[in-house]
Amino acid sequence: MTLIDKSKYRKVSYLGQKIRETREKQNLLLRQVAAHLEVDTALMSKAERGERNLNRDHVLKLAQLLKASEDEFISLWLCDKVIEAVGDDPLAVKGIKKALRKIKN
Amino acid sequence: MTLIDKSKYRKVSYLGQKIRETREKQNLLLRQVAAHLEVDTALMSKAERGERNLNRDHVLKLAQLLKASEDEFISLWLCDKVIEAVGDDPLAVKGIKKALRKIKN
DNA sequence: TTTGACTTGTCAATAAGTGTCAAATGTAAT
DNA sequence: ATTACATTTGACACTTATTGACAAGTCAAA
Repeated sequence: MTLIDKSKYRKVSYLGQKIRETREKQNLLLRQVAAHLEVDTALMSKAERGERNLNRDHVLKLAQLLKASEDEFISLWLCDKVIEAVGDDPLAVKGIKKALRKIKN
Repeated sequence: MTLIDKSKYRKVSYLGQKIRETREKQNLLLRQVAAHLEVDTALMSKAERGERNLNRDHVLKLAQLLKASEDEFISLWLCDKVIEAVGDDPLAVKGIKKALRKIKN
């Protein structure tokens, strides 16, 4: 039996990466950003590394604080969700394309 | 305050629709299909109407039983997941496109 | 070695998902 | 109208996932 140690598994988070990048460029501390969202610093740390998800409001507040585009942040957030939804399924691309077609109607 | 009655909310399920369509064309009963998957008929009914999700194995077994394309069923299943992941977010399309781009690398 | 930033693991509480059962509804034939 | 059977519905017990909080850990610079 092959088990995956989920506690150590770290998923990709394009939004997380972007947040960290942006935050560091502005010399803001995790602590400060976390305080602005009124969440624990640990949560912020995990969010930036894709270990925890933020909710929509958090993402919007972050965009404001970091003077970034809300639309970009939200679409990165959705992007992460989509990637998580399809996992590493070999038909992932096919499924996403199908969804895109359907959703456009 | 506006509350959504989740118990009555029915999400779209393109896979569910396809399953029902295919099943009926072959004059199979929910009961029979359910038996083949070794699940309750009620679950099958809900799955076809998008009230419950099937797992990957169920989807594959269904494709076989219904003599349909496994790839098509799986990608419809993923498609449903993607659509669920983005919900009705106004930036859904943008997010999905971004995911598609990222995942292609 | 102390400080400060960040990370990690654990925990309890809550939410969400899963499959099943029994009862309800719908429908077609008798 | 009654029966027979397919499907749907709501409730339920059970499992698994997610959440936010906390304490302890690492790590680098002073």
